[in-house]
Amino acid sequence: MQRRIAHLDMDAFFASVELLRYPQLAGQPVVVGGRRGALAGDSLEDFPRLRHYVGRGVATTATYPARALGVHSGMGLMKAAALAPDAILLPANFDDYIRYSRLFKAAVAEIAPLIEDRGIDEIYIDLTEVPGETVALAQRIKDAVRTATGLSCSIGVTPNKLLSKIASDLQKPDGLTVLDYSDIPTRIWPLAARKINGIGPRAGEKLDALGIHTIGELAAAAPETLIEEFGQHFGHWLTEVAHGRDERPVVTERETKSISRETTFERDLDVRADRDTLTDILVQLCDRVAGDLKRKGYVGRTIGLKLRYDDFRTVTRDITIEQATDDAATILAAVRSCLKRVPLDRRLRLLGVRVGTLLPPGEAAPRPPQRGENLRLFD
DNA sequence: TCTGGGGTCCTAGGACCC
DNA sequence: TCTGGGGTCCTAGGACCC
Repeated sequence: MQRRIAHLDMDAFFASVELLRYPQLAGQPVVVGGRRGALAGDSLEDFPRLRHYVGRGVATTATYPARALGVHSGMGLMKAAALAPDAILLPANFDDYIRYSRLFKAAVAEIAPLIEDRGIDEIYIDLTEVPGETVALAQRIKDAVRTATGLSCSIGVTPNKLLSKIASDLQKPDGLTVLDYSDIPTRIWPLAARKINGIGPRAGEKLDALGIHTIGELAAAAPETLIEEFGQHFGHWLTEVAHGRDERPVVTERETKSISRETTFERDLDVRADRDTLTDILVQLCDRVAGDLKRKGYVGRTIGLKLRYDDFRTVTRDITIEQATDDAATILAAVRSCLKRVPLDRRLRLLGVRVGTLLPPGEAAPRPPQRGENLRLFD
């Protein structure tokens, strides 16, 4: 039986939440991002402008008027300032976004309970067993989200997650797009291959180099060629998705695999001259990770260190310890041993600490058998 | 005007075991 | 002395996503 899967994406989520607070900014180019510090006044003239920004922040969200000027999420704010110097820059208020995120998800759950979380502003919804004609049902969900939050969203409904993700983007903002397999040649194949969730900058570039620009061209490409170029797994997947095939279920529960904290410095730090500062930062990161672990009720065995040099190269080291932990001092000791294995011959711009191989809350699972002490069944 | 922070998944080699 | 095949765990890096 054919499924009915929706993808719901909040429109310019962070910026839209800010507009609820500052309605006088409606219609203006607004960018959310940067570090704390940017304080908003109460008149339009008092809002900080992008041109005054100095630092290493990126745009987290841009309103549609800002996007029209070329500003996109992920773009460095200094670059964004060159494109839209008069755009208003607001700092992010994550507590607010989490509040609104819970509100919209709860509103959807009242109508359709099978929801897969895809981050703060996106969900998949399995509508297969929910009664009602598709367009009317999707409209009901949009209305419920607006009533609960005052915010608009875009929805795509198709037989699978892959197509729904693409469909929800087709008529943004405030979109509602319903597609079936028969729509693939006209609505999907003309789109850039990059529109497929899972084809990123690197794969997109490689496809371009092969003369494959659209999803239709990808569908027409010889499967053997794709496997040759991209490997068995990814190559085969490319052929499948180009034809709109995707059987992944909507997953309502998921176990956390790792918890991490990282920070990029205001300026690159020198390992010798700024040794004390770097030490403080690492201690703080361990404290914060330990706090996160305790708050969420996890302990972990794999402790990882991440650092990024001034030339943006990133290296990681990790170590797996005997006893899973959520203790800051234990994490710090493991991080210290990782630090000894990494070259420190350049200035640093980022440090990060990660804990993986997590044990779920309450599960005091025994550590797996160690080398040399495996259970012997046939000896 | 270079490029945040928090995640997931995949690959690949080596150690070690049966 | 030479010859395997298969499995898990650990580590490092990279692509990708929100």
